[in-house]
Amino acid sequence: MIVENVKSQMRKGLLEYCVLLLLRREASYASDIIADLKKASLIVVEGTLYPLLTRLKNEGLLGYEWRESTQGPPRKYYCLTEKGETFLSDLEMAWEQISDSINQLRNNQ
Amino acid sequence: MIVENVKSQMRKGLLEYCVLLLLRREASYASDIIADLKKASLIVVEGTLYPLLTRLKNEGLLGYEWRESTQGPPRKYYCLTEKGETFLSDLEMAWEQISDSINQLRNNQ
DNA sequence: TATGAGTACTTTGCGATACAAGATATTCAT
DNA sequence: ATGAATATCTTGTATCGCAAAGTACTCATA
Repeated sequence: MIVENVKSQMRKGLLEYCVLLLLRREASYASDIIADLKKASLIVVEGTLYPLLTRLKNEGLLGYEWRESTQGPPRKYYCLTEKGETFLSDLEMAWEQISDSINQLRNNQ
Repeated sequence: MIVENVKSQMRKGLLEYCVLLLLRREASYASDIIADLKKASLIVVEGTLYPLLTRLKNEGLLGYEWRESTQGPPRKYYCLTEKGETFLSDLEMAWEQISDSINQLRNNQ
């Protein structure tokens, strides 16, 4: 068993939350999102992010618009919908509960 | 998309960490582990926990011994191995890094 | 000595999703 | 034209939480 594998598992479910957090701040496109996550020490690859964005869009949590780039092909900028903001609020609570639970277990030695 | 579904995803990878945390404190068997996790507001069911314990045992992170019960069939008490303790230390770091990352994203508005 | 309740462990099948790897498309400089 | 850089999308694999069903042990009681 490899620690990297477990870290990957930990990211599951949390990634969705992180992406929504980023998009609440401002509309953004895939490469920027990956860069922002990397800044926060969260490694994500394209093959993970693109399907995730499509999933969230299909659920009505994200919308998008094409914007021309000064260099390269046009970019798909995603942004939170109203439904997405509500959902993010739910995730905030879920995160707080889970991180509280874990800290409780950590201190319970 | 349902919040429960996402919370279930969040538990992935974290559950392993939580179970190891509990077993570092003292040897325990499945029903007790489930009860302890429930105390920390982490819902887990048997169908999740038993395969997880078997996985960790097969990886050499856990050992176990049978103990008679005063009521009912014997119980399988799991405990951390030396390898398990090392692994748990790695998970501690992984958790701190990920929760730091998320808190960083949350405050970055 | 059956029988049923309670407790404990195990297995099977399904759905969700991170990731690697590769494919496709657009733009621009040379 | 052509190739490099930038973007998006798709396919296949492995992992894991969970529901549900199955197996097995113990003990009280009829």
